[in-house]
Amino acid sequence: MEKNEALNALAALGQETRLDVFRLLVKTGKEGMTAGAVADALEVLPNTLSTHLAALSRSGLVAAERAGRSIQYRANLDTMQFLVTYLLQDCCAGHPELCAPIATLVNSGDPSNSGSC
Amino acid sequence: MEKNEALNALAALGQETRLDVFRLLVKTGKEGMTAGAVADALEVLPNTLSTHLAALSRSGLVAAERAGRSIQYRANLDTMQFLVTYLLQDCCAGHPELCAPIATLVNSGDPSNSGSC
DNA sequence: TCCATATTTCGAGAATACTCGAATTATATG
DNA sequence: CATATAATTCGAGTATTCTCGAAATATGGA
Repeated sequence: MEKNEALNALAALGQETRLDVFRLLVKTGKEGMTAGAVADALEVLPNTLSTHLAALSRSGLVAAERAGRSIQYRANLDTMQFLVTYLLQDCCAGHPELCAPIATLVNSGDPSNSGSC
Repeated sequence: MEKNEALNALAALGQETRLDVFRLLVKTGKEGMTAGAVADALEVLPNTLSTHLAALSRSGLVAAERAGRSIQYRANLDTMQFLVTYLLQDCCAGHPELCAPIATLVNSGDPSNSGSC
């Protein structure tokens, strides 16, 4: 059920530490970061962070992969894409004209960036 | 602070009843709905709904206006635009190539819809 | 003014979420 | 095998959120 996936993602991101974690992981790109590195960067206790990473993982916003002793986490942008799409569909449903500014914004901006962001 | 606005909006939408309310209000467009009509439609007690509407209002996702005895609520798409923009910026920050699919999705679709959604 | 309607506010109870210290699991290395 | 490192799981305490019945507020009409 699509709504629940969106709901889980929204709930996961609606918590400051988790939003910070996700933003940090997005910044690091495909390489991602180890759980410990995230904990250090955000100054969160490792066990507390682990709980938040588990929540992000359950909602599909991050993916985990063991690398030696560490576990590497990275943002899953497919889920973010799904979430943004879901939100846009909601906005546009029945009233496309109301959402024009959003599409405009996404389409506009630096021309060199056109087609990507 | 931009992050807190986004955080509030995410937290507001990360709750099933509130997500339902917002989606319903988006569907009704600019006219919106009275609090009572929303309560009836979603089968939520009026006082419970009032709490959720207040939360949505605080986060800027809905606007309220008294109309006689009733209070008319409508979705505030500016805030949704802000939220989607914030999420996209996060995604693209430093790694634009990773977000291309999102922009592509927004740009593509039914040509008759091009420029709006 | 009196009454009905619409909504919100208040107060309390139950459930959920967040955080932390301690213990546990998994992996690597000497 | 023993030890160190990395991360998770467990258990408990606190805080927050959700829901509801009851009471209060605001508006419109007889």
